[in-house]
Amino acid sequence: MRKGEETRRRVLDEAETLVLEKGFAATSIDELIAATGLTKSGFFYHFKDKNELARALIERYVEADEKIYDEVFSRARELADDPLQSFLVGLKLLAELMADMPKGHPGCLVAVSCYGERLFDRQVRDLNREAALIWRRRFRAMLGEIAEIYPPREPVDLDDLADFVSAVLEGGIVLSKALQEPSALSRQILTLRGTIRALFAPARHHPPASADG
Amino acid sequence: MRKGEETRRRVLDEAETLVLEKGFAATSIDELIAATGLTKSGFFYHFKDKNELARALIERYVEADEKIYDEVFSRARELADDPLQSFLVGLKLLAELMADMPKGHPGCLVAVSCYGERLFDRQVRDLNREAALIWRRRFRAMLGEIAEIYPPREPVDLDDLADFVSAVLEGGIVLSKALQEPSALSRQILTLRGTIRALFAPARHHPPASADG
DNA sequence: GCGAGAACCGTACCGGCGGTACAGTCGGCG
DNA sequence: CGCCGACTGTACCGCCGGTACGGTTCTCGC
Repeated sequence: MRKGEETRRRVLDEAETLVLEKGFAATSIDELIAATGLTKSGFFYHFKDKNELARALIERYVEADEKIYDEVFSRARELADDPLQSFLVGLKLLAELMADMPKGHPGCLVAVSCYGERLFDRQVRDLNREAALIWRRRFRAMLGEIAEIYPPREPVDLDDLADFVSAVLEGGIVLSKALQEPSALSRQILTLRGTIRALFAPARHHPPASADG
Repeated sequence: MRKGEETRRRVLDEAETLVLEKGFAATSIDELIAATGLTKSGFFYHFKDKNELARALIERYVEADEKIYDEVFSRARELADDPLQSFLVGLKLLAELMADMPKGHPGCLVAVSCYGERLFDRQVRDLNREAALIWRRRFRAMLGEIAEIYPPREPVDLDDLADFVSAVLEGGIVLSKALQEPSALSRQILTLRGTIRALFAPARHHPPASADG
């Protein structure tokens, strides 16, 4: 039992790296087992097919992703009481986190799988949907608190705005990959931060140089 | 010469549909030639390998994409003189265009290829980069005109803001696919429109119901 | 109308990959 | 000791991308 989980984890680790590097289809089971020292039979003992590997990969990815967001935004809560300020701080922390990755964000497995091949079955697609809805709920909660205090300058649906945050993150990853500029993602997050501030922050009479926080 | 281009076009048409439906790797040459009535030799007469197919596909896609943007934003120019207003009109037209696709946006080939497999060679990656830079220049030009008249409420880098537009579009596509909600993309575009307005439009003293345009 | 090239067709073949089948092995634990 | 979980080893299948190459048909310019 213990040994099995250990092996499974090692395979998933290797798979995650390779998939984000080269894509799912281009990651062969052969190189996966070569890298982990398993045999083909051993691999299929743990995963009945490549689809199941994908499912496990995404599940694990979404969990880890959630953990990161939890940490970032709870830290932001500690640093600022006001919901708007704390959200802005959270975005800045997130941008810093992304900027600290020298090779850029490795990529979002949800995007890989929902964009990529329909090798993937309904289970995987439902997993993707669930992930997107989790993101929506998270950001929606924070934006709800903000909107209660600061009326938005433009009429916006809060669910859409929550999705907007996810969209910028996903799009930022795509763009930084397309541009081959790892820093693009963190700049997109900061730009998002600016637009959120413009949307909610009360008018400053004559915006001077910068009053960052 | 003429016949060749015709066949090539038919293959590319079929390939584009299938690739956006199932991904590049999951689209086999066999089904491609079955759908077009070609033979394998015929296929490899036109494309020396799958990489070249991908390259041709992306080139064509980016061109068509540019044409659409050209039309939308030149139409927007006709409808409004003010650069900000015309940009907002353009985004609304774009949102309507996306909303009119019953199955949602078929997907962006640039994202497919830059996310996907490193089957793709340097040429393809450079093509992706070029596409992203074209988008940047396009939106940057429009935003530049806007910023000259309307000072942004928050300090923003105009190149980043131009990329922001691309990011929301790319992210919106990813999200609408993940959520399996075709309408998500057009709502994201409208949300972007709201944030752009919040960023540039002069304060309205007490924003009433709506003064859309 | 004729020769040349473009635009294919047919066939055979290769290696890699996902996946199946199934028998055997080895270690730990009750 | 025997069972079970965690594998190994081997053999095999069909699909797929890609190569090689010879033959055929269509088209267009002269």
